[in-house]
Amino acid sequence: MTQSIKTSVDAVVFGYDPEEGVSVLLITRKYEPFRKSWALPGGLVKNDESLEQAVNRELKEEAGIDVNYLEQLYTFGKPDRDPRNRVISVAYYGLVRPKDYQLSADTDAEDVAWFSIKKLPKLAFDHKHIVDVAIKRLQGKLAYEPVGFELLEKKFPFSDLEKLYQSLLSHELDRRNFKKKIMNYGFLEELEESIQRGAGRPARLYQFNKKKYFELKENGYNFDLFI
Amino acid sequence: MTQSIKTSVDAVVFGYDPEEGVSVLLITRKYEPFRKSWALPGGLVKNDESLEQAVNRELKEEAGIDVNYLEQLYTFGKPDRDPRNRVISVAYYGLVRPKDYQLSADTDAEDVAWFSIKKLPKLAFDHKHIVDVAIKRLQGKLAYEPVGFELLEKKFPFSDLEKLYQSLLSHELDRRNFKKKIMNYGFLEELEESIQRGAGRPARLYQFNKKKYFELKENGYNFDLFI
DNA sequence: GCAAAAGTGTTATTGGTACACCCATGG
DNA sequence: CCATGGGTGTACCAATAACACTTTTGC
Repeated sequence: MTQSIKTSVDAVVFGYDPEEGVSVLLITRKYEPFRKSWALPGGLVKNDESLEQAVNRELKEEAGIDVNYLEQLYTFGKPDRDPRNRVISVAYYGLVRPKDYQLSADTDAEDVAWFSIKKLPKLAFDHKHIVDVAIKRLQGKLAYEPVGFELLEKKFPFSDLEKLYQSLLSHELDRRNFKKKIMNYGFLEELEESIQRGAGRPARLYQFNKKKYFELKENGYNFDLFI
Repeated sequence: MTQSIKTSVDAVVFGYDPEEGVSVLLITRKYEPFRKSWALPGGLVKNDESLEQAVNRELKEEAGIDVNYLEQLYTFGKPDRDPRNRVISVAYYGLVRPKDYQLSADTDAEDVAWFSIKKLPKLAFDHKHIVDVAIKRLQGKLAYEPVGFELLEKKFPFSDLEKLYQSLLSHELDRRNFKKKIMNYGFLEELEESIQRGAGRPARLYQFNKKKYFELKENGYNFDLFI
């Protein structure tokens, strides 16, 4: 018998908000199986598009969102992961900044929403497992590459970065030591501006210097933030 | 038009020999396209088998080999990577010990051989690229997990481990410091036996204590051999 | 006895960790 | 004036890096 395996892509898109912590973008399914269940955005790959194109297309169609970082996560291929057909899914994970985090309303009829990774609903297929793998990967990635900057506003107070690391790595970290370490790398610039949010002293804004970061990286620098 | 994408697996199997360095297992293709060209072992996934089963089956059929470590590498899905059909390939990389490294002769008619990663022949499809990705991954993996032991004999002289790291990370390392670091982790046991190979003083044999390793790992130990 | 590989300790420097008080603002 | 979050420096300890000579064997 000839091969009858379908290929799909699924995307685990992470957003971050200092109040809410890390969230994942979910949609409700329009069709059986798992109709009306929450699921990862994704769908079948078209014959002439690349996997990345497929992910970006689905994200646009289903959630009206553009990610600014996208990386392949893992390919899930157990024969029974879809109850109807054999479908292997190439999963990606993406990161979006807070401003894209506000979903544009004009997407399809289906529901789209952010869910904190601490309070996920029941998910279709093996999507819970895929999300778990993505979270682990993001944690690992964060520990040796400053991808966190893709989740923050272009200009942000230092405490946002700190909170991001704390919420994702889920353990305390020393404010002074953390700042010392990050600033020592030299890819983070302190700006003249400040902002104030709620109570307390206004906070200086910082921005990530990508150019400097890539220079350091070229020179074989290791960013091991094994915090 | 309905989807007509095929799913295959390809395997980058690494072997190691202290004399030869790190090698990759290649086969010659029986059919067009790229007939008689060197290529990675692999082939189409069957409808009812998992991706891992497919890799292991192909390795058995095409090269008569069993790997003792297998991990998914990346999924390659560019529309034009196969000149005839659209085929996405889920690539795996595997490690074998020297004794499996000797290929059993009774495989199919096609050629099977090891090639040093320093002297690879021209490869079919995008297999050169896949091998490059696998090498990078192995280097990275080696730096934070002792997978190297899967490449060495059960009992081995310390210098084999040292040579493995040197050849793969391609820079000098201090014998004393390296040994100090590895032995400090506590998952490597010194045996009473020695062997002698060629000239020079006989070398003590060592063996990897997997149980101890997993204990340490459970306790959140980090093996960062950023050498 | 010489060539070849194995084995072994000490010191200096660096980076990591622990730790507590003052500052600027809004209400 | 007080509550809230922002900002900062030092001292100790642990890990890393640099470094060269001796031992055991085969030939």
